[in-house]
Amino acid sequence: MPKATPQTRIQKKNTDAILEAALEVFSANGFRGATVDMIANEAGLSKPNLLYYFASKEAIHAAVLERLLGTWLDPLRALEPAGDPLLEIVGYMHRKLDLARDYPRESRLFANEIVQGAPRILTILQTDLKDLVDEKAKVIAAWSAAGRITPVDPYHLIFSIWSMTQHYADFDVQVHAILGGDHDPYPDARRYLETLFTRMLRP
Amino acid sequence: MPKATPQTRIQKKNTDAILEAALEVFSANGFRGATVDMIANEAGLSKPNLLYYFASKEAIHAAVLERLLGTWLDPLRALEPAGDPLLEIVGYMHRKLDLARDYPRESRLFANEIVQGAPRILTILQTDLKDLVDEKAKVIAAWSAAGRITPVDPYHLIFSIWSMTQHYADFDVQVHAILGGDHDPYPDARRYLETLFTRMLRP
DNA sequence: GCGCATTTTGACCACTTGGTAAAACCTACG
DNA sequence: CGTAGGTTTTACCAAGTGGTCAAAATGCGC
Repeated sequence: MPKATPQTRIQKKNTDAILEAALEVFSANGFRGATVDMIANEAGLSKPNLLYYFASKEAIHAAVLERLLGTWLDPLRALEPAGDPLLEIVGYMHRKLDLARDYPRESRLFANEIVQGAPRILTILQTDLKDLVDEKAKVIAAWSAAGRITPVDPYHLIFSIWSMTQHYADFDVQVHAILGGDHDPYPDARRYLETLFTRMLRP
Repeated sequence: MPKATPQTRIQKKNTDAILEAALEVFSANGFRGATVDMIANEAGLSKPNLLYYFASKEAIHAAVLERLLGTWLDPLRALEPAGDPLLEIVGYMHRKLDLARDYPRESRLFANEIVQGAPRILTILQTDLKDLVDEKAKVIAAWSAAGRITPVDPYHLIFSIWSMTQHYADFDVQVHAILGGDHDPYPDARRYLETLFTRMLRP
């Protein structure tokens, strides 16, 4: 396997192609449903060539997840205690909905992983994610207690933002099966969710 | 393969055991992640013996899905046009939340299938499910138009009920990673969702 | 307990899959 | 050039997988 830090042009190009291909294949098929051959093919490499860059299928998966985790948590990090409560929460919902629209594969990758018990990222959920959520839940609880929004359970508020926004990425085929294939659900979803959170939270 | 209709005692016992085992294994691993051996083992049979009752892995999967579909759609079917709008919608949410709590494996089975593009049930989504949703969306739209609830997009209202309730089954490990493993989230979830829908929909 | 249909098993097969070894091939740089 | 380091390919396992088959074992009505 090539050295980690000093990347040649070719290494950079190929690892990028592999990670992009792996995202495509893992998100569409899950970890077990994906094969190294599929990923290699999608990346335009032979299987042994791919395994020259990553030691194993597990290693590719781990690399893809690691690269994504930051992006995935950023919208929640940006929730500002100093801001206007309702605008902050609705803004967070908007950012998550945009993420679902613009990065559906990333959303499905996490969905696949978590639905099957998160065997490879459970630790991260219990540490990094939990810490972040605990911190922001305190902020929301303070807004509740101060009467600036309706009193609500902050954890379940966050769960509801996650579930409703990610639904449009993860269950995309079902949404399109019901609305019709050519219909873009996001504008309507945005309006609906704005109404929902505004009416629920306005004190 | 044994005859379809005239089931002997042994056939009944074994097919039941297989379907139960298949639900367990498919919901935890997805279609491709599950192996016929796993299912046979879980059912207490040998692999060839299992394949004496079902022609193939696909056939087992199809049988499990078919058996579940009815149960899964019943809560929406029970939405009564003649009832009180808010009570009907909150009632539907309750039934879905109970389903998530009492039948998490069934929920995860569908989640696995749909996240990966629903290759085996797309047709059903586009026909049976769509027809049912269209019908109930009309009911909700009529309530909206009559001013009996806040004007909302009925389709996205239904999506939000699905996503928030199923979240507690499908993303169970994540919920527990954040709330702590021994915490039962359902009572709080119920209260939160009641507040949410009541405040959003009350005219 | 007999005879027949049902059920179960053990051995097996073809194919896929993750991964390896070593040789062949580039390619930057002196 | 030429050669050293990086890259790619060819050929190949060993394990796992879905599925088959004929023979053995079991149930069951009489």
